[in-house]
Amino acid sequence: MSNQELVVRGQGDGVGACCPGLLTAPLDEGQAVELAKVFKALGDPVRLRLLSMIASRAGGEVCVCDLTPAFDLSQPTISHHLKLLRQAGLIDCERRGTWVYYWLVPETTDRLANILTRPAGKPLPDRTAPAGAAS
Amino acid sequence: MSNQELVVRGQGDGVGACCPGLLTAPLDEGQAVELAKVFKALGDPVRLRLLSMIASRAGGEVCVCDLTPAFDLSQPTISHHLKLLRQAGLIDCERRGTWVYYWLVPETTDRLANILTRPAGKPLPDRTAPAGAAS
DNA sequence: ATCTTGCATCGACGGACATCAATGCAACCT
DNA sequence: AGGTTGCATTGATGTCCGTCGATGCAAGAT
Repeated sequence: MSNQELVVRGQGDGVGACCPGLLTAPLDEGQAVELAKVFKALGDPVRLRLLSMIASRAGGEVCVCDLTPAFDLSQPTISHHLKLLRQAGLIDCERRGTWVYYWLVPETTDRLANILTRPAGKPLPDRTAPAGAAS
Repeated sequence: MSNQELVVRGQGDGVGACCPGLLTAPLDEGQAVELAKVFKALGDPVRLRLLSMIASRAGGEVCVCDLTPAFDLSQPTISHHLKLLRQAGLIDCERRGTWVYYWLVPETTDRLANILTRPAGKPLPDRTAPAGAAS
C-alpha cells in the first residue's frame, strides 16, 4: 500500500534532482515530464483541499472517513483523488484495522517549494524601463 | 496585451491571500479553485520548459522566436501554452516592433513557494512508530 | 500598395480526465 | 457462517485539454 509513488525524493534523480530550480536554468524534457506529473496532481481544487486537510491535521494523519463527508462527491471519486495524490508522492497511507489513514510526504512539498524559489542574488530586471524599448 | 491575467498578487485576495499556506490550515473551496488554476498551468511539461526558459534567461525576457524552435511543436501550440501561462499570472508579455517578448512574474512563483513551505516549528510526526498501530 | 515575417486566434479532432453507480475485498461483529 | 462497515477498483459517460492546419492581423521591407 505504500509502494508505487513517483520517485521524487532521491538525491540524484527524480523530479528535483540536482537542479537549482525552475527559475535558474532551462529544464530538460525528462525533468519537465516528471515535475509536470506532480503539479498536475495539484491542479485540481478537490485534490488541493484534500491535501491541505491532510497536511494541516494535528497528529499528522487523517482517516478517509473524515475526508469523504467534507465534499459533495461520491466516495469513489474521493478515493480516486487520493490515489492520484499518492501516485504523485505527495501523500502516503496505511491501513489500520478497518480504516485507512493518510499523511503528508513533506519531502515532496519541500522540493516543490525549492524548485519555485528563485536564487537570492538575482536582481529582478527593471520592468519600468524595458531593455530594447521601441523608439 | 498585459491585462486579464488572474489576480494572484494582491495582499488581501486572490490565490495566496492571507492564508499561511496549504499545509497549515484547510483551504476553503474558493481558495482551492484559484490555486488549482495556477498549478494546472504548471501541470504540463511543455509549459514547464517554457517557463524555465523564460525565467532563466539573462536579461529577464525572451522573444517568442527564441522559444518556438526549441520544441517539436507547431507555432500555434506554443502560442497557446504561452497564453495559458499568462492567464495564470506566471508570465507577462509585450510587443516590441515585430516581436513579442515574455518575462516571468516572480510575485506569482514566490507566492506558490510560500504556499508550499511548511511552518518552521512543525515537528514532523514520527512516521517510524505510527500512532495507533494495529497490534 | 504589395509582399513578407512574427505571432495570435479559430475550428476540429483525438486522447485524457473527473465523476458516478456497481462491484469487490478486507476487517470487524455477532 | 453470515451480516455490516470502510475503502478501493471497475466500467461507462460527459467534458476538458493538447495538438494541428488554416486563417487573421500587425509591423517592417520593398
